[in-house]
Amino acid sequence: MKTNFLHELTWRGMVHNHTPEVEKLLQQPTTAYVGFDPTADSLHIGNLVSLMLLVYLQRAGHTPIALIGGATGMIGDPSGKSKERNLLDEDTIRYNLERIKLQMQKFLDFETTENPAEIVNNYDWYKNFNVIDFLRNVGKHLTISYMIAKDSVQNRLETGISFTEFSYQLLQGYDFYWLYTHKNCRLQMGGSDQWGNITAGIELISKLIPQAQAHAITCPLLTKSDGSKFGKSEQGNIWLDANKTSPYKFYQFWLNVDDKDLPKLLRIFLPFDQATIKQLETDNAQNPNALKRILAKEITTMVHSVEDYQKAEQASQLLYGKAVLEQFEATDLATLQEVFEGLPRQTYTAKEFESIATTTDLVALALQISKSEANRLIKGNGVSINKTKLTIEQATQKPNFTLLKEQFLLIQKGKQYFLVEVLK
RNA sequence: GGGGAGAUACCAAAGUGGCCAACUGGGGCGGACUGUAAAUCCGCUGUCUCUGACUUCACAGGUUCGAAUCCUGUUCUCCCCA
Repeated sequence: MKTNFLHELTWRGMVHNHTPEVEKLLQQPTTAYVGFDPTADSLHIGNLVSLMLLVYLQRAGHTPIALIGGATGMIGDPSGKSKERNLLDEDTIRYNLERIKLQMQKFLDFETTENPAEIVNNYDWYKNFNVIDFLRNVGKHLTISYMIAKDSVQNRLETGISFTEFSYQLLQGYDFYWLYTHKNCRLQMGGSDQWGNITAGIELISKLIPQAQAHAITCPLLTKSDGSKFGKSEQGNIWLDANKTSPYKFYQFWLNVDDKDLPKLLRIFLPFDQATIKQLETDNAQNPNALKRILAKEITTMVHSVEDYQKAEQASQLLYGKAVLEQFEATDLATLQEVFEGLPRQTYTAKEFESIATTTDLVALALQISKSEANRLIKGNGVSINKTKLTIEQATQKPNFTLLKEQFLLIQKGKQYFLVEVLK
């Protein structure tokens, strides 16, 4: 099944801007790339949009290249950044890059013979590129006035931009040129903030290769309906790495998205066709939570695994469903362990547990907060233990609760869960 | 180089000798209502041995019964002139 890539991106709401002739280019199987910054050892939800661009590209019969900016990551892209950033050292970048590669392998098909995906690292072609050559062969072709006109640079002229970050567009431009000549890559995609960098590449290619046809597609930056950044909630980024964001938390994140963002998210992240998505929306028009569950299920399965999804779902059912204490008791220990897996946990020996003087102390310890804060929360009716609100009176006394399965206490702070485990 | 203004809690911003753990707004957290949503309303938002005590208003000293507020020095930031 080959789809019309540009058409598909359009109905998915993933086209912000593109070069005029790109549609013609895409009538033939084409190679395209998206760049990723190895600034962390995991991709996050923001990167997931770019990754989906490549997924849809490959499904449409084109060849995707994921470029990991081992070199450019050492420079720092000024786009969307209000101030100069710290440079990462080489070892960190190398490590991050390997981790990111592993994550990408879940999404793209590297085995197919027809249009296998590929991951490249621009450090490979920069490491032996000397300054003189770079300035003669690349820098010569773009003018300062052209470079200064870019929004990413304009926005920084007041607050300051180093020559290093200013040069970034040349590097990214050359990346495109390199891929164009070595991998026959004709198209670069990215977030709308990348437009300036991409066109710099197109400009460079057209200077170096007179008949060249290089193109760009950018996609809107993912934001919440209130305009704030998506996937960067309170506790920071939502990562794809299970060690940084547990599958349970990941799953919960999608269940908790704003209703208003649903149509947008379904279209970007669900790999179904247009009719199916519309059908889902009609079927669940009165029940946005069902839609969120589908969204959460699909993305969690895609990023983690079916098993992880099932555990997350099970945990959510138990923790947020109508579940009462009896249901926890009725669940077998192994399952319960899995349900509790993603929760912050404090473990004590029976002796240690005995020595905790008051329930307030216990709460402070379990939630890793100060005693004053624990006190405030309890006074504000904000803490439950084993699904029952903690009274102020109880809080001042020595903990006296029935342990679930004779070893767990489930403590709730609002909607968040914490676990205390007492070893026998 | 010369002149001026400022540094207050997560951020912004009041306070200019006792009524200040410090107005207010944002953010965050909790509660109510709901659908684990949004909107709305309410409460909390330094620490502790918690109806009280203790440590905070750039840093170090000083004046005073008493300082975020006055004085001295230090560091940093911003603005204007050259």
